[in-house]
Amino acid sequence: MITTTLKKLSEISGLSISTVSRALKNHPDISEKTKLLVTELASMLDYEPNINAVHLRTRDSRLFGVIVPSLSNCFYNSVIASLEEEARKNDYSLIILQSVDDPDIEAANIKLCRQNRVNGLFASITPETINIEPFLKLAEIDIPVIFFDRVPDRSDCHKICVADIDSATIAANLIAENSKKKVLAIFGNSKFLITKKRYQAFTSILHQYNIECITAYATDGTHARQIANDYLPEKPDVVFCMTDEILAGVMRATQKRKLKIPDDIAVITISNGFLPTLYYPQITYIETSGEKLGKLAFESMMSTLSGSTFIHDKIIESVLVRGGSI
Amino acid sequence: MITTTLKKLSEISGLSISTVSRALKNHPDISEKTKLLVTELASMLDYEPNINAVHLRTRDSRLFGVIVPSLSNCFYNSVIASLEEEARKNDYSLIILQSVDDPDIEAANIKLCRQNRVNGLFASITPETINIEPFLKLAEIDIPVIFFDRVPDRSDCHKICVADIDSATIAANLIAENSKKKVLAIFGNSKFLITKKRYQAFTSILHQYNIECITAYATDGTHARQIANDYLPEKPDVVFCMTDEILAGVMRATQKRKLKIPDDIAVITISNGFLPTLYYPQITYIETSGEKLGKLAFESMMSTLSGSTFIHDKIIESVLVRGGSI
DNA sequence: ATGAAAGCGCTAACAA
DNA sequence: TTGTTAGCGCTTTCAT
Repeated sequence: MITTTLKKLSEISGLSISTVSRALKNHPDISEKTKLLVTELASMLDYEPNINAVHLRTRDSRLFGVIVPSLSNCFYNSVIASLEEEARKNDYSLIILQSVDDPDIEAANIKLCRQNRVNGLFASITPETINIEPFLKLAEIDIPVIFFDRVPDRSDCHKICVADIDSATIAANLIAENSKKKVLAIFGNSKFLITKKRYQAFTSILHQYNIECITAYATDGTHARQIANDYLPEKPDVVFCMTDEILAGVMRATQKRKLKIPDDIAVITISNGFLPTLYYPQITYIETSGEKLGKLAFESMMSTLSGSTFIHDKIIESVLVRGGSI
Repeated sequence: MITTTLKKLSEISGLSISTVSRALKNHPDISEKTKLLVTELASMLDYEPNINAVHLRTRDSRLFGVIVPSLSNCFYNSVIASLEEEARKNDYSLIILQSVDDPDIEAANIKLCRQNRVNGLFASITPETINIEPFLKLAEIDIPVIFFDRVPDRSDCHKICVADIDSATIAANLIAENSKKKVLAIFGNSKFLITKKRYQAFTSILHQYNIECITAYATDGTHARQIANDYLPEKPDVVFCMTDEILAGVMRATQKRKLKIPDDIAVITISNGFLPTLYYPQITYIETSGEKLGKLAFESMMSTLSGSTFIHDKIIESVLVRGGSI
């Protein structure tokens, strides 16, 4: 490959490499005439600086790592889309990696981030991640790690999460306000801290109001459908879904039974907002915005990079978005 | 930042930099004793090679660029997920960029890929991309470009697409087989070649069968819903949706009117398979698999990189997935 | 206003 | 088996 380099531009123009370099960066020392000459030559030859050389020399990669459990997940994609946008605006690039819920791949991804000398890492951990040492070691060499969504259960690291207790509380209160008598509540992976917290908050409020509640944990959408099929005959008057996946399963079950929403059964879910609008009536949901999370995570990263030693532990506020399902 | 480098390892061990380098790469010339010493020292100090230096020196980035219109799009995400997996297996990294349908951002992204000296580029262009010169220039300096999904309308470049004519043909024939009499067909962005081809194939088949057909182009899901609302009163007995977005809009309209599927109205769509399974009955669809597209695109890239001068112009075969909506 | 030279961290040809 | 050296492409200090 015959790439254009500063050396080549220097040879052709007869100027020294450093002059060419300066001219291209619009350095005040260089005469307008030279600048014009060099920039024209450069654009003629499609010169682009070799970013590896620049980074090696400047010891700065202007690169952030992003590790997510999966790239085929609407929520993480909304986070990534928002991170990408912020990064672009700030002249950073992103190296995006998926761990596919495998701690070994996660470890390899961390390694890659180290090798790339990323300026920082955004990470959502796998359910099986027991050892977060590799992450902490990054922090030791001044590579800040901002955990998001699935975060380790310890206080000495930056964490940006969607509201756990709050969103469950809003849902439970809405159910009470609407005088529902019997709830079917389906939660997600019971390993996650967020699930435990939501379960706890949700059930305790219903308990206060003396509302009957059937609870279950679903591993995925299909499982959620099974659960719905099993319990719908017991005629709950509202079903609470902790995730989009669960909502999808539940909706299939209610549609199959031709249950009218909200008359036969009400539905309320926690979601980033995509699925709920697919149905008629739209499903009432508590919004967990990936976009907001991304923006906030990026802000935390920038603030940490600019010297702040503050430990960020932020929660994306829950917003109730009313549809017609309750 | 006090990063561990070969130099540092060399100073500590008393060995030369090259010996350390070789020991770390398990070079046959180096004695087992030295290797052990060096690898232990390296792991103690968490040595990771500076990838910028490696790439600069080896003149190889082991990096592919990926440019998609949007990262908040299920189809592209499935393509990316599959590209990422293939890349990881082959020790490549991905630099993923979104153009948000803006040709200027697209141009900036191409520039970034050049600067990163990517080994190749996977790209899906914006509807407004009129000048694909910047892409072709990459090809000139031996950076292969594999276009996918939204590809330029010319024959001298690699293209991997989902089936255009085929998928529309399958849909039209299925409609005829089911003795439908009046079709509402909603297509996507009329600027895209794929839309034109599908429109052409679809309508001409219906014409052969003498089936009445109302056609429309939708810009997005909301627009599709409006169109459905406008035309459902004319009582079509089947609606064909060209994309997931359109399906979503149409389904909201049919649910609002409490139309029973497939009795009151049949539905058939082209989709990557996520949305159709959300409904009951599941929507019959013609599959356009992002995973398959990603794998095929990656294969084409590897074959091109290994010297093949063959122009890849591949189509992901259409598969009819029967739900209960027709 | 321009040039020479050093060095970022690494690999590899050549020397010992 | 190990060390020396040159150089990848760039930035930047120091000299001219």
